Amino acid sequence: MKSEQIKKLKNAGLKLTSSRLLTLGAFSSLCKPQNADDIYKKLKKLTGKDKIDLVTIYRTLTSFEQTGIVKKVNLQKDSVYYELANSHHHHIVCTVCESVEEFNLCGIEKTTKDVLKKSIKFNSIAQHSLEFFGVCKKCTKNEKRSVKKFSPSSLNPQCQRN
Amino acid sequence: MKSEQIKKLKNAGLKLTSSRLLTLGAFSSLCKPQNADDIYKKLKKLTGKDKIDLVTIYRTLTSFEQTGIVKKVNLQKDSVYYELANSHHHHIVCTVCESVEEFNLCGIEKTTKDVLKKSIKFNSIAQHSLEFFGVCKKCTKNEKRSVKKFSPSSLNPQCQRN
DNA sequence: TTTTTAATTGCAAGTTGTTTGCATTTATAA
DNA sequence: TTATAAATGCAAACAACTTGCAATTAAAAA
Ligand SMILES: [Mn+2]
Ligand SMILES: [Mn+2]
Ligand SMILES: [Zn+2]
Ligand SMILES: [Zn+2]
Repeated sequence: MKSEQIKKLKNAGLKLTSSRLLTLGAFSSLCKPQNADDIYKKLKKLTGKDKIDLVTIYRTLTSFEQTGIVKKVNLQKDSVYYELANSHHHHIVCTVCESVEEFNLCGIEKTTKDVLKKSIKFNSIAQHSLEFFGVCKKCTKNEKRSVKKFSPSSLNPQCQRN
Repeated sequence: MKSEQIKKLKNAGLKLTSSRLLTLGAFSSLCKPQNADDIYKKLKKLTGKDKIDLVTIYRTLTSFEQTGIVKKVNLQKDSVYYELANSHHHHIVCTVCESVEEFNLCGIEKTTKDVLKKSIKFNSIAQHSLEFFGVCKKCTKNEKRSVKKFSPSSLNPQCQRN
């Protein structure tokens, strides 16, 4: 599987540098969306000193995305999160503790078809983004006196007729 | 419909200021997701001089969101887009010209149930975000020599087994 | 209506996440 | 090995957004 990704890098004419291999490792070792800074901190810890500059990580992530190794995930946070692009799946995000659960079922093929049928401007869809938000069991328990760290749009109580 | 929103403002104990009314107008006059700067420019044009500061628009949007008048839309862009919160719907976004089409069908109730059934960490879902991406008809035609302005993750050609 | 009060605004300055320019380093092709 | 183009680190720039504070203003009280 890792060789799969290395193949992609080579195919794209990208050099097999240590930064890239380390970043790849950061993704493979943890199946969870990560942002540039997550990876930066992880590699700093792993490799001892500041082996890789944060700027390099940004550039690496961009090239990984263009190569199709990773893709962006919509977590409604204020930085960009990426994960390996090797399986199509979606997420539920806890709006209190920000923990993320993946689920493999997608089930919007029919919706996609219906959308296309009704659409005036489009006749094909290349991609979709589907994420769920809620409060996880753990946080529901603790919610008595916990403060919300982050809250996506329509989560607020006044939100009507959805 | 506008009075509905004004009611919300009053309910939330917010003053009925001209900035807020103008911003409300900016949303009502155009059924398309907008970011702070869109509204800023629109109001500048509309009201002549710099009637409202951009900072005020940011603050207004935040309070509108908390009040449930608007909600955020996930357009995979680098700024936050909002639209009126008065109907549950989703979007298809053209990844070339960024034009947006809305569609009212949702159809992921079943998926939501399935997800909850399988979920280990969650037992309820408060919200979901579902957007489609593709190249619109117009841009498909012109695509011979057009340059992509913006491209979300998995849209790139190398993206595999999705 | 006038006064009072607390919310709202504009301006300047700050923060955060991300990008760019450029000289130096490094993987790979020759 | 050497040559070469790509990749990196560092400093600086940027864009989107937030904050502090004094001045303004909507709405409550008088
Ligand atoms: Mn995932
Ligand atoms: Mn919409
Ligand atoms: Zn949680
Ligand atoms: Zn288009």
